[in-house]
Amino acid sequence: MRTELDDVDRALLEALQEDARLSYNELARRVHVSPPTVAQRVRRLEHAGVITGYRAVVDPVAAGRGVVALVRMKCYGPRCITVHPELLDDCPEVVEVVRLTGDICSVVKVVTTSIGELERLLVRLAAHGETSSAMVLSTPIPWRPVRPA
Amino acid sequence: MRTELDDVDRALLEALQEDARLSYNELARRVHVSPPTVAQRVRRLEHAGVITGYRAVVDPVAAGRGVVALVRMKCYGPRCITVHPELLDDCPEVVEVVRLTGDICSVVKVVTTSIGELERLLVRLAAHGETSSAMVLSTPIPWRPVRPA
DNA sequence: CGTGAAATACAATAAGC
DNA sequence: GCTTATTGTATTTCACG
Repeated sequence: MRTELDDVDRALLEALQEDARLSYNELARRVHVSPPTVAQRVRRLEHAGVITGYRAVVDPVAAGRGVVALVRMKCYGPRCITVHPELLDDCPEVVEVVRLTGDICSVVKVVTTSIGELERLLVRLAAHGETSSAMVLSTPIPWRPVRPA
Repeated sequence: MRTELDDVDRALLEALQEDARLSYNELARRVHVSPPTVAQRVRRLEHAGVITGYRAVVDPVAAGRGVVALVRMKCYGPRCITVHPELLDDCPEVVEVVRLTGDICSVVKVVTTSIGELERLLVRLAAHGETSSAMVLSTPIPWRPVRPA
């Protein structure tokens, strides 16, 4: 699904990664095309799978979940969470799982209210494999826009 | 900044994390309050720092950046990227840096067009500390909403 | 804090270049 | 493929409970 993207598409992607709630009118002003053209381009980007969604970013600390951690997993084959992510459906503290090459099969990002809750979660994760955890102190670069090649 | 959140706030946060472009009218229908009330609540959440932004999610593969990797860093003190993130300002392939407890000082997420580009980036990162990288194969759980405590 | 009614701004068509 | 024009909604402000 490698759609060719021109400068207008790139500008729209940059703007929407910066602020996903910009109106088509506002986007039109910024990229210097008409609003209907913006709407058409954005829908094309969504349909092509370049834009996969729009999300509000919530600060875990302000939301009362001040304990964020990354957990490296070495799963036991049949219970591997990368092949059965539904095993974590009842763990809302788990907010992201990425599967990796190498001896670490995945990294799990968790967001809990306390160290105690983190400990209980680690016990649950340990049922699927060896865990190694580190707490997140801060996020020096919380995000950067993905620029199309 | 630990604001008390009620059921309306929680419903709004959940909906906006699912789809950040929902209109106030649509949100009003879902949470059963009037549109002006929704607008007021959302602005309060933004001002309180609970909502820190709204971002379009771009699929790196569809954007021609098919090589995603996580790099674990053990930085040499004075060049540590967690205390000087501006050192990475000219590395647009770096899309996230989180600082951790433990012997790994940070994990860096990078998004490149090719293995060759990843290799060049790793050389640059190696100037700041020891690196250990793993490629991202897939994202079994790309995200989950952060639920207020 | 919440709603309801006003004016302004925006989104979605359709038609033409 | 982009634009202008039209229609219908959505958003915002303000007055009020």
